[in-house]
Amino acid sequence: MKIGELSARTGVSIRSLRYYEEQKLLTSVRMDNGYREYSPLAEEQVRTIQFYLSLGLSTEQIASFLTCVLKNKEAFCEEVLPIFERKLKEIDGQIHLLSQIKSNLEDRIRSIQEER
Amino acid sequence: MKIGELSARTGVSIRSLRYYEEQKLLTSVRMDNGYREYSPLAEEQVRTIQFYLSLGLSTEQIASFLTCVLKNKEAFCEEVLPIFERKLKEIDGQIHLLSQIKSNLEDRIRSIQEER
DNA sequence: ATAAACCCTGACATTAATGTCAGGGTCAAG
DNA sequence: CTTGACCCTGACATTAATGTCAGGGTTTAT
Repeated sequence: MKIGELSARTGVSIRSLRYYEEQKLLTSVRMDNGYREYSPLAEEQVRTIQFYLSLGLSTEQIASFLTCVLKNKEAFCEEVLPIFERKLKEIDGQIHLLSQIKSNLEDRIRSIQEER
Repeated sequence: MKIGELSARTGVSIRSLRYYEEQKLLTSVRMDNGYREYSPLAEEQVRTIQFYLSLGLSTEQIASFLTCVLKNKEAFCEEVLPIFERKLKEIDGQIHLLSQIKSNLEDRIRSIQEER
């Protein structure tokens, strides 16, 4: 399948598909005319990439385990767990920071409302 | 006081102080030699700016109410409340999203660990 | 008068995935 | 053979606060 079809099937822009290839997340073979040709598996692969991106992982992180994960279950890829754990820590930190800001904002909003 | 001193007193880089001025968060008068001269009040003002930045507000948002807030209490500045409320909503959204990601990551980490 | 320590402006870099445009091939249908 | 719908590469733009560098004045102390 050509890039336009893959894009239509997955909802991912052509620009992004090319970017994923550049980042070694996705491969294609070139036809004689220079067009990219994708295997039918590419569709699932793109969805997988999008899923990991939605978890906030970078293309670099995804690239480090994607090949393995596409062949095996996550549990069999050594690289996966440390990346998930690092990301989880990072997210905990972000939630913590946001919660502090949230409390601060709530306090200020409350005291503004009381003073009126 | 000159910019170096203000920077030293507040811990804010000279680069940032100039940027705040560009964003109309901070004012200075120019000496004959072109140097910026700051009033003693500037120190407090810079701390106020930094505080609002730490709440995740943009320089544009801060600019919209800073003048008022520096003169009055927050409660007397009409502009403040809607900005705080908008930011609060935004942060709630972010926390919510991050929480979903966190759950997803935790699930995956757990099932990886169980499978080993 | 020279060196060190200031100050100035302007400009480019940073991050990361994606949008968008230019300039140019390719292919299919009419 | 032309038109429209594809495809290609390369490059610049986006966001926002801050870092950093270049090239050049000023001030202070020696």
